[in-house]
Amino acid sequence: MNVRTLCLAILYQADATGYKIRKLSTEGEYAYFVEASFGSIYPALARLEEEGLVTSRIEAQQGKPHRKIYSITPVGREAFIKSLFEPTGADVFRSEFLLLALFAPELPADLVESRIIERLDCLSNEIETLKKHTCERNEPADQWIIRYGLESMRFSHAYLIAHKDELIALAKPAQKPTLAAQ
Amino acid sequence: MNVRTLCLAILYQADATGYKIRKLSTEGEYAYFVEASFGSIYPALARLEEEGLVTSRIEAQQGKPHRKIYSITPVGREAFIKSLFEPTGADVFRSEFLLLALFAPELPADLVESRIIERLDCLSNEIETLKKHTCERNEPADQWIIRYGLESMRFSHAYLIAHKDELIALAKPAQKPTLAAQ
DNA sequence: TCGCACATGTAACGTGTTACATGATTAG
DNA sequence: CTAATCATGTAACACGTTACATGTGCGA
Repeated sequence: MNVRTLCLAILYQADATGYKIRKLSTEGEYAYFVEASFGSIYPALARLEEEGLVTSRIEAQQGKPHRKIYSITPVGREAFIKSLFEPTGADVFRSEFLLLALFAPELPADLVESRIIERLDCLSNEIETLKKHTCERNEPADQWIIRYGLESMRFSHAYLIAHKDELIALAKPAQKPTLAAQ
Repeated sequence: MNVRTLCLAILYQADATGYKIRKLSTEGEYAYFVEASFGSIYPALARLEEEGLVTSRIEAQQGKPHRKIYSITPVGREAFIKSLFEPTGADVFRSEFLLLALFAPELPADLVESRIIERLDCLSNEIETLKKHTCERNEPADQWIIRYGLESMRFSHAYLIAHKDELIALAKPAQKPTLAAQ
């Protein structure tokens, strides 16, 4: 999915600034779609406005910089919903952690172990964030996708806990430089 | 992760042609890392050879076109393992299916249902592919990551089966153009 | 006979990232 | 005082995709 579609999806639900769209795309539920940076969001919004799919108004704030608030137009809504009827791209899962796991036999056990712990921490954090979102968000479809993500992550977390020792056992044992060499 | 690293990872385990690297990256376990196309693999291999991280030899075949078989060099092995010591990038999960799910209330129930079925089929296929790989591959680390992927997909599959009706219920009921309008 | 699997490679193109430029307020 | 948050935007650059060019053998 591309940044254009992400912007339309977010604006479909509520008005937002470019800044806010980026926040939503990096945290919580919208991160399931694309993680976008400013450098792609601002140009995407500008183009969307040119094409009449969104409009913007500027709001001055005391002290803080002005905000450019975007709204979706009826044409934008229609275009977005229409795009959902087109064939869906396949889901993507990519993991550098699994690459490390694949090469565990070539790596010291303490490196493998600390990477597992990092991964576990990361999963815990994402679980906490999503839990917060379940409370805040009221729409039932939002709830459904958040629960889906939440349960998937809980599964990953539990699986890793249960099987981490097997992976560590495959790694090179840490050389104790002191006594009992063999 | 980038295509360079993917090439080194695959060549670390066995010699391969560009064609084969692409196959491995689209099917089975290596798809956890990056899915690369010819247009990125061939230039990456050429650059890797220039830099002395891999070497190639050409093998003629009767009838079929010649094959250019790449091997990793000791320098390449070292560089690859070294890269595994560097901080790991976060795992990525992106789903167009979930975008559709988020907008279920705006979509007809039959569309939502058929997309769920597609997703389920896709998961079943991937599960079958990975099962085959478990039998073929003997290295314990390979087995470990395949099992991780396999169990994650089985979980997703089961979760979807258990909760699909809730999502379909959120969608717009299909209009029966015949009798009993209200 | 049609299309797929094998097999390599280039060129044009699109999309997105990183770094930069700018600047006030607030919490630690 | 320092870092983070809010806030917008551009330019250079990296990376990868798609389409094209080329060609054989095999199975349905």
